[in-house]
Amino acid sequence: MSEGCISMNTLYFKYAVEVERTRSITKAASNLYMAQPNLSKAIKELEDTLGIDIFERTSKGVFPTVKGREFLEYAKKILIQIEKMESLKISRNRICQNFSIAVPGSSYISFCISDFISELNFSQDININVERMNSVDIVNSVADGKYNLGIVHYSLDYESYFTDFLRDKNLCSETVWTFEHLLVMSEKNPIAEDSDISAEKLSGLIEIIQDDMYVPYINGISRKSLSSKRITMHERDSQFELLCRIPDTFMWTSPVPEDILRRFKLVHRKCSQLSSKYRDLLIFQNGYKFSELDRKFVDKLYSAKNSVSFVEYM
DNA sequence: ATCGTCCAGATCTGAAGCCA
DNA sequence: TGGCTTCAGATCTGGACGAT
Repeated sequence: MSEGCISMNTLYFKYAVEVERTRSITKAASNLYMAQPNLSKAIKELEDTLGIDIFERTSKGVFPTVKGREFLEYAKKILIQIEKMESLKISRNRICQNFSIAVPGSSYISFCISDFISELNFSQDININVERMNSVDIVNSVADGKYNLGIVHYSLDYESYFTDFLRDKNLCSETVWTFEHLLVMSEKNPIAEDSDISAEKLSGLIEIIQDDMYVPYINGISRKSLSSKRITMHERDSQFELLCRIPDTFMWTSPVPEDILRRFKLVHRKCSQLSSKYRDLLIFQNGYKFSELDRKFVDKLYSAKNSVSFVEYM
């Protein structure tokens, strides 16, 4: 450990990342199945090797220093690369279907993913990693190499922000489509008989808000709700269940596949007065080579999009 | 090439003490 | 009182080396 950076133990990176996550050496040690003094010593050794303080110790736990935060960012990237190298070892001599993507909570994307997975070859090894998160985290995760692909969903009001953000992170993007958000509600909703609903009619109903749809969180900006009755919910199926069971509810969303609308007895409606345009981008690292599985997924993504794109604005 | 032994270094645990 | 550090002693691990 005393030979400088070359002999740094990457296991210690894992320790440091866990300490940062738990904000406690005791908790981190417990999670890592090791003794607390040992972890404390390992962190100290790592700090000595680097010549920086990674954490500030307080009676309420440990907190990363400015330099420590910078180090932890690098450490996380290295751990991701190590994980990828290890997965190469696992799949050696065997065909393994590897695929990873970070996605927003759009139902047409969820639909596409389940369709894609259902067509995998189940006699071969499968290593699929799908995570739902907000668009800012999706960009960071793809830039860090945690996911090979990402789908970013944002309002066109933030177009320039995302263009700059992707350029800063050296990521490539491809527009999947540009569309207007629609209202989705129970077919029994009292206003469901109107094909183009007025803003005034919406104000008396209960709005279900899917928080991560309204990214970016930049400056805390999100779509302004007209309704004083709001329910914020993250879980997709629960949102549809609620829309189905309480006819006085509605939700803004990207177009929902017909199959799901039928299953939950829901309908789409427009609200020209309030609707705004959104864009979904497929993102990946500059120079990333698409695997056969990636291409298969992209085909599925476009056909899922085509099946719901009855209202499209390019 | 394989096996057994030795040994240094790494890692572990528990106890004691420090600090806010 | 809770959380972290330091210390001493025990245990584990892996490399070196000789015997077969």
